[in-house]
Amino acid sequence: MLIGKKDKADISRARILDAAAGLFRQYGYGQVSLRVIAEAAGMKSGSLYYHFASKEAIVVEVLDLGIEMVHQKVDTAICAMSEQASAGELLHAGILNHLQALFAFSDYTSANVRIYGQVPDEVRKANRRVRRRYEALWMSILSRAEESGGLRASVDHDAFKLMLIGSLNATLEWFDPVKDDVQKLADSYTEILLGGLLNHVESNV
Amino acid sequence: MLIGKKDKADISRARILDAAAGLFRQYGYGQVSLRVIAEAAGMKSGSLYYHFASKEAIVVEVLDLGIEMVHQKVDTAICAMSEQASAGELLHAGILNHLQALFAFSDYTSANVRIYGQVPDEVRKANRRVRRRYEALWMSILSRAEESGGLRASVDHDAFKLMLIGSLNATLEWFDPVKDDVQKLADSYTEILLGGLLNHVESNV
DNA sequence: TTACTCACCTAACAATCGTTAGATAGAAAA
DNA sequence: TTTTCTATCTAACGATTGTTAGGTGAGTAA
Repeated sequence: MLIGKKDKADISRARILDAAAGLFRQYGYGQVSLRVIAEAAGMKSGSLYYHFASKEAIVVEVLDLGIEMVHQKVDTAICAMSEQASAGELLHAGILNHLQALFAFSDYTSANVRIYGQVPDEVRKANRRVRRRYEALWMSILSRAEESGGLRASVDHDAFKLMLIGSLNATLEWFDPVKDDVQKLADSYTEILLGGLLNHVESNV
Repeated sequence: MLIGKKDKADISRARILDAAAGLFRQYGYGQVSLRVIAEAAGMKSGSLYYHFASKEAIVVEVLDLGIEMVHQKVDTAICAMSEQASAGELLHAGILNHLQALFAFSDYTSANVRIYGQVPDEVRKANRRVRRRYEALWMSILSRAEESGGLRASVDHDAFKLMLIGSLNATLEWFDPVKDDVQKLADSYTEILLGGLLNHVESNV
Protein backbone atom coordinates (compact mmCIF):
# COMPACT_ATOMS: atom_id res chain seq x y z
CA MET A 1 0.00 0.00 0.00
CA LEU A 2 2.21 2.84 -1.29
CA ILE A 3 -0.67 5.22 -1.22
CA GLY A 4 -3.51 4.87 1.22
CA LYS A 5 -6.67 3.76 -0.50
CA LYS A 6 -8.47 6.88 0.52
CA ASP A 7 -5.60 9.17 -0.35
CA LYS A 8 -5.52 8.39 -4.05
CA ALA A 9 -9.15 9.27 -4.54
CA ASP A 10 -8.87 12.34 -2.35
CA ILE A 11 -5.91 13.62 -4.34
CA SER A 12 -7.81 13.21 -7.58
CA ARG A 13 -10.85 14.93 -6.09
CA ALA A 14 -8.68 17.86 -5.04
CA ARG A 15 -7.08 18.09 -8.48
CA ILE A 16 -10.50 18.14 -10.09
CA LEU A 17 -11.71 20.89 -7.76
CA ASP A 18 -8.55 22.96 -8.26
CA ALA A 19 -8.85 22.65 -12.03
CA ALA A 20 -12.55 23.47 -11.98
CA ALA A 21 -12.09 26.50 -9.72
CA GLY A 22 -9.42 27.98 -11.96
CA LEU A 23 -11.39 27.37 -15.13
CA PHE A 24 -14.71 28.60 -13.72
CA ARG A 25 -12.94 31.74 -12.54
CA GLN A 26 -11.46 32.46 -15.94
CA TYR A 27 -14.19 31.36 -18.33
CA GLY A 28 -17.44 31.18 -16.35
CA TYR A 29 -19.58 28.17 -15.50
CA GLY A 30 -21.34 27.57 -18.81
CA GLN A 31 -18.27 27.95 -20.95
CA VAL A 32 -16.25 25.33 -19.11
CA SER A 33 -16.90 21.77 -20.27
CA LEU A 34 -16.29 18.66 -18.22
CA ARG A 35 -13.80 17.63 -20.88
CA VAL A 36 -11.49 20.58 -20.23
CA ILE A 37 -11.84 20.17 -16.46
CA ALA A 38 -10.89 16.52 -16.84
CA GLU A 39 -7.94 17.35 -19.06
CA ALA A 40 -6.66 19.94 -16.58
CA ALA A 41 -7.00 17.35 -13.84
CA GLY A 42 -5.13 14.73 -15.85
CA MET A 43 -7.95 12.38 -16.75
CA LYS A 44 -10.80 11.82 -19.21
CA SER A 45 -14.25 13.31 -18.80
CA GLY A 46 -15.98 10.05 -17.99
CA SER A 47 -13.70 9.53 -15.01
CA LEU A 48 -15.02 12.63 -13.30
CA TYR A 49 -18.19 10.70 -12.52
CA TYR A 50 -16.28 8.38 -10.26
CA HIS A 51 -15.70 11.36 -7.95
CA PHE A 52 -18.71 13.60 -8.59
CA ALA A 53 -22.31 12.90 -9.51
CA SER A 54 -22.58 15.76 -12.00
CA LYS A 55 -21.15 19.07 -13.15
CA GLU A 56 -23.44 20.80 -10.66
CA ALA A 57 -21.99 18.76 -7.81
CA ILE A 58 -18.53 20.03 -8.75
CA VAL A 59 -19.53 23.67 -8.84
CA VAL A 60 -21.41 23.38 -5.54
CA GLU A 61 -18.22 22.25 -3.85
CA VAL A 62 -16.08 24.90 -5.55
CA LEU A 63 -18.48 27.65 -4.46
CA ASP A 64 -18.72 26.42 -0.88
CA LEU A 65 -14.94 26.16 -0.54
CA GLY A 66 -14.59 29.72 -1.86
CA ILE A 67 -16.55 31.02 1.13
CA GLU A 68 -15.37 28.55 3.74
CA MET A 69 -11.68 29.24 3.14
CA VAL A 70 -12.22 32.92 3.90
CA HIS A 71 -14.54 32.15 6.80
CA GLN A 72 -12.05 29.92 8.51
CA LYS A 73 -9.14 32.37 8.18
CA VAL A 74 -11.13 35.32 9.47
CA ASP A 75 -12.72 33.30 12.26
CA THR A 76 -9.46 31.99 13.70
CA ALA A 77 -7.86 35.43 13.46
CA ILE A 78 -10.71 37.11 15.32
CA CYS A 79 -10.93 34.37 17.92
CA ALA A 80 -7.21 34.78 18.61
CA MET A 81 -7.60 38.47 19.50
CA SER A 82 -7.48 39.73 23.05
CA GLU A 83 -10.66 40.63 24.90
CA GLN A 84 -9.45 44.22 25.17
CA ALA A 85 -9.02 44.68 21.43
CA SER A 86 -10.37 48.00 20.19
CA ALA A 87 -13.03 48.36 17.49
CA GLY A 88 -10.34 49.54 15.10
CA GLU A 89 -8.13 46.56 15.81
CA LEU A 90 -11.00 44.12 15.35
CA LEU A 91 -12.09 45.60 12.04
CA HIS A 92 -8.55 45.81 10.75
CA ALA A 93 -7.96 42.15 11.60
CA GLY A 94 -11.17 41.13 9.87
CA ILE A 95 -10.40 43.15 6.77
CA LEU A 96 -6.79 42.01 6.57
CA ASN A 97 -7.57 38.33 6.96
CA HIS A 98 -10.47 38.50 4.52
CA LEU A 99 -8.23 40.08 1.90
CA GLN A 100 -5.37 37.67 2.58
CA ALA A 101 -7.66 34.68 2.17
CA LEU A 102 -9.19 36.17 -0.99
CA PHE A 103 -5.83 36.28 -2.72
CA ALA A 104 -4.35 33.16 -1.16
CA PHE A 105 -7.17 30.99 -2.54
CA SER A 106 -8.03 33.26 -5.42
CA ASP A 107 -9.21 30.58 -7.83
CA TYR A 108 -11.92 29.50 -5.41
CA THR A 109 -12.80 32.91 -4.02
CA SER A 110 -12.83 34.64 -7.39
CA ALA A 111 -14.81 31.81 -8.95
CA ASN A 112 -17.37 32.24 -6.20
CA VAL A 113 -17.68 36.00 -6.61
CA ARG A 114 -17.87 35.77 -10.37
CA ILE A 115 -20.17 32.85 -11.07
CA TYR A 116 -22.44 32.81 -8.00
CA GLY A 117 -25.01 34.90 -9.84
CA GLN A 118 -25.11 32.72 -12.95
CA VAL A 119 -25.27 29.25 -11.58
CA PRO A 120 -28.43 27.07 -11.52
CA ASP A 121 -30.91 27.99 -8.79
CA GLU A 122 -30.31 24.87 -6.71
CA VAL A 123 -26.58 25.46 -6.74
CA ARG A 124 -26.95 29.06 -5.65
CA LYS A 125 -29.39 28.04 -2.95
CA ALA A 126 -26.86 25.54 -1.59
CA ASN A 127 -24.12 28.17 -1.44
CA ARG A 128 -26.42 30.70 0.19
CA ARG A 129 -26.34 28.75 3.45
CA VAL A 130 -22.56 29.03 3.58
CA ARG A 131 -22.66 32.70 2.71
CA ARG A 132 -25.17 33.41 5.47
CA ARG A 133 -22.89 31.77 7.98
CA TYR A 134 -20.01 34.00 6.93
CA GLU A 135 -22.18 37.09 7.10
CA ALA A 136 -23.18 36.06 10.60
CA LEU A 137 -19.51 35.96 11.54
CA TRP A 138 -19.15 39.58 10.45
CA MET A 139 -22.26 40.53 12.43
CA SER A 140 -20.57 39.14 15.53
CA ILE A 141 -17.40 41.07 14.71
CA LEU A 142 -19.39 44.29 14.41
CA SER A 143 -21.24 43.56 17.64
CA ARG A 144 -18.00 42.95 19.47
CA ALA A 145 -16.58 46.15 17.99
CA GLU A 146 -19.63 48.07 19.14
CA GLU A 147 -19.37 46.72 22.67
CA SER A 148 -15.80 47.95 22.81
CA GLY A 149 -17.29 51.39 22.36
CA GLY A 150 -15.58 52.98 19.37
CA LEU A 151 -18.33 52.62 16.80
CA ARG A 152 -20.55 55.32 15.40
CA ALA A 153 -24.17 54.72 16.36
CA SER A 154 -25.53 55.84 13.00
CA VAL A 155 -24.09 52.88 11.13
CA ASP A 156 -26.52 50.04 10.41
CA HIS A 157 -24.67 46.76 10.94
CA ASP A 158 -26.73 44.75 8.47
CA ALA A 159 -26.15 47.10 5.57
CA PHE A 160 -22.55 47.83 6.51
CA LYS A 161 -21.70 44.14 6.61
CA LEU A 162 -22.90 43.66 3.02
CA MET A 163 -21.23 46.85 1.91
CA LEU A 164 -17.94 45.80 3.44
CA ILE A 165 -17.88 42.23 2.14
CA GLY A 166 -18.91 43.41 -1.32
CA SER A 167 -16.23 46.10 -1.35
CA LEU A 168 -13.51 43.74 -0.23
CA ASN A 169 -14.50 41.07 -2.75
CA ALA A 170 -14.43 43.67 -5.50
CA THR A 171 -10.68 44.04 -5.00
CA LEU A 172 -10.31 40.66 -6.76
CA GLU A 173 -11.12 42.46 -10.00
CA TRP A 174 -8.39 45.09 -9.90
CA PHE A 175 -5.80 44.44 -7.19
CA ASP A 176 -2.65 42.52 -8.15
CA PRO A 177 -1.11 40.81 -5.10
CA VAL A 178 2.13 40.24 -7.02
CA LYS A 179 2.62 43.86 -7.95
CA ASP A 180 1.38 45.31 -4.63
CA ASP A 181 1.20 44.27 -1.01
CA VAL A 182 -2.06 42.90 0.40
CA GLN A 183 -1.11 44.19 3.84
CA LYS A 184 -0.89 47.74 2.50
CA LEU A 185 -4.21 47.29 0.71
CA ALA A 186 -5.77 46.24 4.00
CA ASP A 187 -4.19 49.22 5.76
CA SER A 188 -5.48 51.83 3.36
CA TYR A 189 -8.87 50.14 3.18
CA THR A 190 -9.12 50.16 6.95
CA GLU A 191 -7.89 53.74 7.13
CA ILE A 192 -10.59 55.00 4.79
CA LEU A 193 -13.38 52.94 6.27
CA LEU A 194 -12.53 53.53 9.91
CA GLY A 195 -12.18 57.25 9.49
CA GLY A 196 -15.84 57.28 8.62
CA LEU A 197 -16.94 54.50 10.84
CA LEU A 198 -15.33 55.44 14.13
CA ASN A 199 -15.94 58.26 16.55
CA HIS A 200 -13.27 60.84 15.96
CA VAL A 201 -11.55 60.33 19.29
CA GLU A 202 -8.65 58.70 17.52
CA SER A 203 -8.59 57.50 13.94
CA ASN A 204 -5.32 55.59 13.89
CA VAL A 205 -5.50 51.80 13.80
CA MET B 1 -44.79 54.54 -44.13
CA LEU B 2 -46.17 53.82 -40.67
CA ILE B 3 -42.73 53.02 -39.37
CA GLY B 4 -39.64 54.60 -40.78
CA LYS B 5 -37.45 52.07 -42.54
CA LYS B 6 -34.62 52.67 -40.14
CA ASP B 7 -36.83 52.67 -37.08
CA LYS B 8 -38.03 49.11 -37.49
CA ALA B 9 -34.55 47.67 -37.53
CA ASP B 10 -33.44 49.90 -34.66
CA ILE B 11 -36.37 48.78 -32.52
CA SER B 12 -35.53 45.13 -33.16
CA ARG B 13 -31.88 45.78 -32.39
CA ALA B 14 -32.82 47.39 -29.10
CA ARG B 15 -35.14 44.49 -28.23
CA ILE B 16 -32.34 42.02 -28.92
CA LEU B 17 -29.89 43.96 -26.75
CA ASP B 18 -32.41 44.33 -23.93
CA ALA B 19 -33.17 40.62 -24.02
CA ALA B 20 -29.50 39.68 -24.17
CA ALA B 21 -28.54 42.00 -21.31
CA GLY B 22 -31.21 40.56 -19.03
CA LEU B 23 -30.34 36.98 -19.89
CA PHE B 24 -26.58 37.46 -19.64
CA ARG B 25 -27.09 39.08 -16.27
CA GLN B 26 -29.15 36.20 -14.94
CA TYR B 27 -27.51 33.16 -16.52
CA GLY B 28 -24.04 34.22 -17.67
CA TYR B 29 -22.64 34.44 -21.17
CA GLY B 30 -22.00 30.78 -21.97
CA GLN B 31 -25.33 29.52 -20.66
CA VAL B 32 -27.42 31.83 -22.80
CA SER B 33 -28.04 30.52 -26.31
CA LEU B 34 -28.90 32.65 -29.30
CA ARG B 35 -32.18 30.75 -29.46
CA VAL B 36 -33.39 32.01 -26.08
CA ILE B 37 -32.19 35.54 -26.85
CA ALA B 38 -34.13 35.43 -30.10
CA GLU B 39 -37.22 34.08 -28.38
CA ALA B 40 -37.09 36.80 -25.72
CA ALA B 41 -36.76 39.36 -28.51
CA GLY B 42 -39.71 37.89 -30.41
CA MET B 43 -37.95 36.27 -33.33
CA LYS B 44 -36.08 33.14 -34.43
CA SER B 45 -32.37 32.62 -33.91
CA GLY B 46 -31.41 32.92 -37.55
CA SER B 47 -32.91 36.39 -37.68
CA LEU B 48 -30.42 37.71 -35.16
CA TYR B 49 -27.80 37.60 -37.90
CA TYR B 50 -29.62 40.29 -39.80
CA HIS B 51 -28.79 42.67 -36.94
CA PHE B 52 -25.54 41.27 -35.52
CA ALA B 53 -22.61 39.43 -37.06
CA SER B 54 -22.23 36.97 -34.18
CA LYS B 55 -22.98 36.25 -30.54
CA GLU B 56 -19.77 38.05 -29.64
CA ALA B 57 -20.93 41.17 -31.45
CA ILE B 58 -24.04 41.20 -29.26
CA VAL B 59 -22.17 40.85 -26.00
CA VAL B 60 -19.65 43.53 -27.01
CA GLU B 61 -22.48 46.01 -27.42
CA VAL B 62 -24.19 44.95 -24.19
CA LEU B 63 -20.96 45.37 -22.24
CA ASP B 64 -20.16 48.75 -23.75
CA LEU B 65 -23.64 50.09 -23.06
CA GLY B 66 -23.36 48.94 -19.45
CA ILE B 67 -20.43 51.29 -18.92
CA GLU B 68 -21.51 54.11 -21.20
CA MET B 69 -24.91 54.52 -19.55
CA VAL B 70 -23.22 55.13 -16.20
CA HIS B 71 -20.52 57.29 -17.76
CA GLN B 72 -23.00 59.60 -19.39
CA LYS B 73 -25.12 60.07 -16.27
CA VAL B 74 -22.16 60.81 -14.03
CA ASP B 75 -20.51 63.04 -16.60
CA THR B 76 -23.52 65.31 -17.13
CA ALA B 77 -24.13 65.52 -13.39
CA ILE B 78 -20.56 66.57 -12.63
CA CYS B 79 -20.44 69.02 -15.53
CA ALA B 80 -23.60 70.67 -14.22
CA MET B 81 -22.03 71.44 -10.84
CA SER B 82 -20.87 74.90 -9.89
CA GLU B 83 -17.21 75.85 -9.99
CA GLN B 84 -17.29 76.44 -6.23
CA ALA B 85 -18.52 72.93 -5.38
CA SER B 86 -16.67 71.39 -2.45
CA ALA B 87 -14.82 68.09 -2.58
CA GLY B 88 -17.61 66.50 -0.59
CA GLU B 89 -20.27 67.78 -2.94
CA LEU B 90 -18.38 66.56 -5.97
CA LEU B 91 -17.84 63.08 -4.59
CA HIS B 92 -21.40 62.79 -3.37
CA ALA B 93 -22.69 63.75 -6.80
CA GLY B 94 -20.45 61.22 -8.48
CA ILE B 95 -21.42 58.44 -6.10
CA LEU B 96 -25.13 59.23 -6.25
CA ASN B 97 -25.29 59.35 -10.02
CA HIS B 98 -23.19 56.24 -10.44
CA LEU B 99 -25.51 54.31 -8.13
CA GLN B 100 -28.64 55.73 -9.77
CA ALA B 101 -27.42 54.72 -13.22
CA LEU B 102 -26.40 51.30 -11.91
CA PHE B 103 -29.93 50.50 -10.82
CA ALA B 104 -31.76 52.38 -13.56
CA PHE B 105 -30.09 50.27 -16.27
CA SER B 106 -29.41 47.28 -14.09
CA ASP B 107 -29.64 44.62 -16.79
CA TYR B 108 -26.80 46.23 -18.71
CA THR B 109 -24.72 47.35 -15.74
CA SER B 110 -25.09 44.10 -13.84
CA ALA B 111 -24.41 42.04 -16.96
CA ASN B 112 -21.21 44.03 -17.41
CA VAL B 113 -20.02 43.57 -13.84
CA ARG B 114 -20.87 39.87 -13.82
CA ILE B 115 -19.68 38.58 -17.18
CA TYR B 116 -16.80 40.93 -18.02
CA GLY B 117 -14.34 38.48 -16.52
CA GLN B 118 -15.60 35.43 -18.42
CA VAL B 119 -16.05 36.71 -21.91
CA PRO B 120 -13.68 35.90 -24.81
CA ASP B 121 -10.44 37.89 -24.77
CA GLU B 122 -11.29 40.02 -27.78
CA VAL B 123 -14.61 41.00 -26.25
CA ARG B 124 -13.00 41.96 -22.96
CA LYS B 125 -10.34 43.91 -24.79
CA ALA B 126 -13.00 45.88 -26.64
CA ASN B 127 -14.80 46.78 -23.42
CA ARG B 128 -11.57 47.75 -21.71
CA ARG B 129 -11.35 50.89 -23.81
CA VAL B 130 -14.75 52.03 -22.59
CA ARG B 131 -13.89 51.20 -19.00
CA ARG B 132 -10.66 53.18 -19.18
CA ARG B 133 -12.57 56.21 -20.38
CA TYR B 134 -14.93 55.97 -17.40
CA GLU B 135 -12.03 55.57 -14.99
CA ALA B 136 -10.48 58.68 -16.52
CA LEU B 137 -13.68 60.56 -15.74
CA TRP B 138 -13.31 59.62 -12.08
CA MET B 139 -9.69 60.70 -12.12
CA SER B 140 -10.82 64.12 -13.26
CA ILE B 141 -13.44 64.21 -10.51
CA LEU B 142 -10.81 63.39 -7.90
CA SER B 143 -8.44 66.01 -9.33
CA ARG B 144 -11.15 68.64 -9.23
CA ALA B 145 -11.98 67.61 -5.66
CA GLU B 146 -8.33 67.91 -4.68
CA GLU B 147 -8.04 71.37 -6.21
CA SER B 148 -10.99 72.47 -4.11
CA GLY B 149 -8.79 71.66 -1.14
CA GLY B 150 -10.71 69.25 1.05
CA LEU B 151 -8.91 66.02 0.20
CA ARG B 152 -6.49 64.06 2.34
CA ALA B 153 -3.05 64.02 0.76
CA SER B 154 -2.35 60.42 1.73
CA VAL B 155 -4.97 58.99 -0.61
CA ASP B 156 -3.66 57.64 -3.91
CA HIS B 157 -6.10 58.64 -6.62
CA ASP B 158 -5.39 55.70 -8.90
CA ALA B 159 -6.05 53.06 -6.28
CA PHE B 160 -8.93 54.94 -4.71
CA LYS B 161 -10.69 55.26 -8.06
CA LEU B 162 -10.65 51.47 -8.55
CA MET B 163 -11.61 50.87 -4.95
CA LEU B 164 -14.56 53.22 -5.23
CA ILE B 165 -15.90 51.97 -8.56
CA GLY B 166 -15.53 48.37 -7.41
CA SER B 167 -17.29 49.05 -4.15
CA LEU B 168 -20.17 50.87 -5.80
CA ASN B 169 -20.61 48.16 -8.44
CA ALA B 170 -20.69 45.54 -5.71
CA THR B 171 -23.96 47.03 -4.43
CA LEU B 172 -25.65 45.41 -7.43
CA GLU B 173 -25.25 42.09 -5.66
CA TRP B 174 -27.03 42.94 -2.44
CA PHE B 175 -28.93 46.24 -2.60
CA ASP B 176 -32.61 46.13 -3.56
CA PRO B 177 -33.71 49.48 -5.04
CA VAL B 178 -37.38 48.51 -4.63
CA LYS B 179 -37.08 47.76 -0.93
CA ASP B 180 -34.71 50.62 -0.12
CA ASP B 181 -33.87 54.06 -1.44
CA VAL B 182 -30.86 54.53 -3.71
CA GLN B 183 -30.53 58.10 -2.48
CA LYS B 184 -30.12 56.90 1.10
CA LEU B 185 -27.62 54.29 -0.04
CA ALA B 186 -25.60 57.02 -1.71
CA ASP B 187 -25.81 59.17 1.42
CA SER B 188 -24.52 56.51 3.79
CA TYR B 189 -21.88 55.43 1.30
CA THR B 190 -20.66 58.98 0.98
CA GLU B 191 -20.79 59.50 4.73
CA ILE B 192 -18.56 56.51 5.42
CA LEU B 193 -16.14 57.20 2.60
CA LEU B 194 -15.83 60.93 3.11
CA GLY B 195 -15.27 60.62 6.82
CA GLY B 196 -12.07 58.80 5.97
CA LEU B 197 -11.24 60.65 2.82
CA LEU B 198 -11.66 64.25 3.88
CA ASN B 199 -9.72 66.43 6.27
CA HIS B 200 -11.70 66.66 9.46
CA VAL B 201 -12.55 70.32 9.11
CA GLU B 202 -16.12 69.45 8.35
CA SER B 203 -17.43 66.01 7.45
CA ASN B 204 -20.97 66.87 6.42
CA VAL B 205 -21.84 66.70 2.77
C1' DT C 1 -47.90 46.85 -62.44
C1' DT C 2 -43.17 45.52 -61.85
C1' DA C 3 -38.95 45.44 -59.53
C1' DC C 4 -36.67 45.71 -55.38
C1' DT C 5 -35.37 45.96 -50.54
C1' DC C 6 -36.11 45.02 -45.83
C1' DA C 7 -36.87 42.03 -41.99
C1' DC C 8 -37.67 37.84 -40.94
C1' DC C 9 -38.24 32.52 -41.31
C1' DT C 10 -37.07 27.53 -42.26
C1' DA C 11 -34.07 23.93 -42.20
C1' DA C 12 -30.07 22.22 -41.87
C1' DC C 13 -24.69 21.92 -40.88
C1' DA C 14 -20.75 20.23 -38.03
C1' DA C 15 -19.23 20.66 -33.48
C1' DT C 16 -19.71 20.18 -28.79
C1' DC C 17 -22.33 19.33 -24.62
C1' DG C 18 -23.38 16.39 -20.07
C1' DT C 19 -23.90 11.87 -19.17
C1' DT C 20 -23.77 6.70 -19.23
C1' DA C 21 -22.51 1.71 -19.87
C1' DG C 22 -19.13 -1.42 -20.19
C1' DA C 23 -14.25 -2.64 -20.38
C1' DT C 24 -9.57 -2.70 -18.11
C1' DA C 25 -5.34 -2.77 -15.57
C1' DG C 26 -3.26 -2.68 -11.20
C1' DA C 27 -3.50 -3.15 -6.28
C1' DA C 28 -5.61 -5.29 -2.14
C1' DA C 29 -7.84 -9.00 0.08
C1' DA C 30 -9.07 -13.87 0.40
C1' DT D 1 -3.39 -17.96 -6.66
C1' DT D 2 -7.78 -16.37 -7.13
C1' DT D 3 -11.03 -12.91 -6.24
C1' DT D 4 -12.44 -8.39 -5.36
C1' DC D 5 -12.06 -3.51 -5.43
C1' DT D 6 -10.35 0.99 -7.07
C1' DA D 7 -9.64 4.32 -10.33
C1' DT D 8 -9.62 5.11 -14.75
C1' DC D 9 -10.61 4.68 -19.95
C1' DT D 10 -13.27 4.01 -24.32
C1' DA D 11 -17.01 4.84 -26.99
C1' DA D 12 -21.12 6.17 -27.64
C1' DC D 13 -26.12 8.50 -26.70
C1' DG D 14 -29.33 12.31 -27.69
C1' DA D 15 -29.59 17.07 -27.07
C1' DT D 16 -28.01 21.56 -27.94
C1' DT D 17 -24.74 24.90 -29.76
C1' DG D 18 -23.37 28.98 -33.13
C1' DT D 19 -23.84 29.68 -37.71
C1' DT D 20 -25.31 29.62 -42.68
C1' DA D 21 -27.87 29.29 -47.14
C1' DG D 22 -31.82 30.00 -49.28
C1' DG D 23 -36.67 31.14 -49.15
C1' DT D 24 -40.82 34.41 -48.19
C1' DG D 25 -44.06 38.03 -47.73
C1' DA D 26 -44.92 42.78 -46.82
C1' DG D 27 -43.86 47.36 -47.94
C1' DT D 28 -41.32 50.90 -51.05
C1' DA D 29 -39.82 52.81 -55.49
C1' DA D 30 -39.98 52.76 -60.53
